[in-house]
Amino acid sequence: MSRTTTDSEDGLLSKDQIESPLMDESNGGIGNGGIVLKKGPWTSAEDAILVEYVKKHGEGNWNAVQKHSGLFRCGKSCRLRWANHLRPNLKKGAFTPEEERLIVELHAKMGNKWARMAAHLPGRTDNEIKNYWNTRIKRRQRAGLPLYPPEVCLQALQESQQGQSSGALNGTDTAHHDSLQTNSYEIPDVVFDSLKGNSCVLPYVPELPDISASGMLMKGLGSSPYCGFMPPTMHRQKRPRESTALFPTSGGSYKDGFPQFDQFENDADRVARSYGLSFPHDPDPTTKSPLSFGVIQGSHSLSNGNSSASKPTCGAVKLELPSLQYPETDLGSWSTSPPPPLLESIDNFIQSPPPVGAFESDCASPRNSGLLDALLYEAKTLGSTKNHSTDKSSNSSSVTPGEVADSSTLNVCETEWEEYGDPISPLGHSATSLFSECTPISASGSSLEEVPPAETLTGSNVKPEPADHAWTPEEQKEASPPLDYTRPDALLGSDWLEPSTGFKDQSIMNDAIASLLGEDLATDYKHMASGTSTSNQGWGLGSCPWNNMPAVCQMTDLP
DNA sequence: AAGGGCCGCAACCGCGATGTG
DNA sequence: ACACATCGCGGTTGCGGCCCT
Repeated sequence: MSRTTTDSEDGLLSKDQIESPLMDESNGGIGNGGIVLKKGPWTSAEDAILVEYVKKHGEGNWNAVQKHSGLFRCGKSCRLRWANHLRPNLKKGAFTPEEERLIVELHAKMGNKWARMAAHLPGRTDNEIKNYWNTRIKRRQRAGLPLYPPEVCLQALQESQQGQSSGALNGTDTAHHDSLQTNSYEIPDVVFDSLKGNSCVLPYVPELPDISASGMLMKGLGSSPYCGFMPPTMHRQKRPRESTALFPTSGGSYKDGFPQFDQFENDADRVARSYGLSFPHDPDPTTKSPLSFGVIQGSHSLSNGNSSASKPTCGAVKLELPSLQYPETDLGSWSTSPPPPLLESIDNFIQSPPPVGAFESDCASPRNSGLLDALLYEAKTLGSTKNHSTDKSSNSSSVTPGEVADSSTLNVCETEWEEYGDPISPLGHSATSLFSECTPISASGSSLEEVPPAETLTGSNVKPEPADHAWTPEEQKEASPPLDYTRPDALLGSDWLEPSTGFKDQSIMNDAIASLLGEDLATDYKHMASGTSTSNQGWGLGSCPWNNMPAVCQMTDLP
C-alpha cells in the first residue's frame, strides 16, 4: 500500500511529476524561508533523491536534506521516510507469526513503546509495529477478547520472577543495555507515573498521562466498547464473521477457542509456587486461578523482569502472506482441540503460547505499561479496598478457604469494581476491561457471558460478542471448576481479607507488592509494610516512602 | 454492478528529550 | 543557565483498497 507506488507507479512518474517531480503545489506547506515543502505521499523521485543523499552524507541532519538535495520535504519527513521505507535491511511484508507473538509479548511488557519494540524486531519499524498493534487492538476490541494471551501473561510472570531471582536488578545481567538502563529506576518511575496525582486513596488514578497503555485504554480499550466486549460501533457486517472466528463453536464450546486453565495450570502453578505467593492455601489444584492471580502478581514484578540478555528471536522468516491471511497458523494453540477456523492470524496467534524464552527481556520499561498498567490499576484498586473491605470480606467468608489465596487479589478488585462501578473511573474504562486484557477467557468458556461487570458496571449497552454456544447447566457444571476464576465476582469468596486484621496473609501481599516494586524498593516497602502490619494503619501519605503512592502504600491499611 | 463502510497503511503532527553554542 | 536546533517517539489522520450488502 505504498503511496509512492500509487503516485508514481513504481517510478513511472506522471506528467506532472516529471515536470515537477519534487513539488506538488497542491500538497505542500510553507517551509523554511518560505519554501513550500511538500507533504503527503512520497514519489519515487523523491525517494531516489533521499536515498542518494543518505548514501552521500549518511543519516542524520535531516533538515540539511531539504537544503542540499533540492528535496522539498522537511527533515522530519525525510527521516521518517528513510527510517520507515528506504533504509536498507527493512523487512517488508506481513509480520510472521513469530514476529506477531513477539510483538504481543513485548507489548505486554513495554506497553506502547514502539521504538523499543522495533529494536527487537530487526527490519521492522516502530510505525509498522504500531499500526499492527493498533489494528490488532481494534480487532480484539470488536471481538471482546483480552489483549494478551494468557501465556503471555504467564510468561511475563515467569520471566519477571526469574529476573528477580536472578538478581537482574543488581545489574548482573550486563548483556542488555535496557536492563541496565532501566533497572534502577523503572519501577519507581512506572509506579510514580501511574500514581502521580493520586494524592488520596482512590480506586482510580485521576491521570495516567505517562503510561501509554493508559492512553490506549482511554482512547480505545478504555472506551466502554472495549470493556463491554462488544463495541456498539461494531460493524454489523463484521460481527458474524469475527464472532465465528474468535468464538468458534465448531467444537461445541469456547473451550475450543480459548485456553483452559488446566492447560496452563502447570505453568501457572509452577510460577505461582515459585513466586512464593502462589496458592499455598489452596488444597485443591482445580481451584487455581493461575491467570488471574498470576497476572496480577506477575505483573507486579514485570518491570523487574530484566533477567537476561536481549536475544531477539526475530529470526523471523519473511512471509509474503499478509499477516491476516495465514490459512493455518497453528502455533500450538492453547487449546488441545483442533485449531478453530480463524480468519485472522493474530487470533490464531493469540491462541498460541509463546515459546519459552521466545525473547529475553529487557522489556521492563520506565514507562512500562501494557500488563503493568493493568497490574498498577489493580494495585490501585487493591489499595482502595481498605475502605470497604468489611462487608465484602464478610460476604466472602462463605467461600471455602481453599479458594482464598487464589482469588484474593481478584476478589479485592472485583469488590472495588462492584463498589465503585466503572463510571467513576477517570480512565474512562472499566476496570474489568483492563482485567480482561490479561485475564483469559473462562475455563468454562462462559466468561463472555459471565463477564457482565464491563457491561453492567460501565452502564454501556455494549454486548459481548455473540456467543454461539449456549451453555447448559450441565455443561457449566462440568466445565466450570468450583470457582470460576475468570469471573471476578466469583472470586469474591475470599477470606483473604479479614475484617479485623486486614489481609489475612499480609506477608503474602507484602511480598507481592515488593515484587511489584522491585528489589530497590522492596526492602523499603517490606519494612514499611511490616511496620504497619501490626497496626493495620498502612502508610499515610506522609509516611509513604515514595510520594504519590497512596494506592500502593495503603494497601495494608485495612480496617 | 454499484455504493457504502471499514480496514490497513503511510504520513503527518505535537511534544518531549537531547545536543550544541 | 538559557535558547535554539535537531532528533525521536507516540498518537492521529487521510486515503486507497477491499469487503459486504
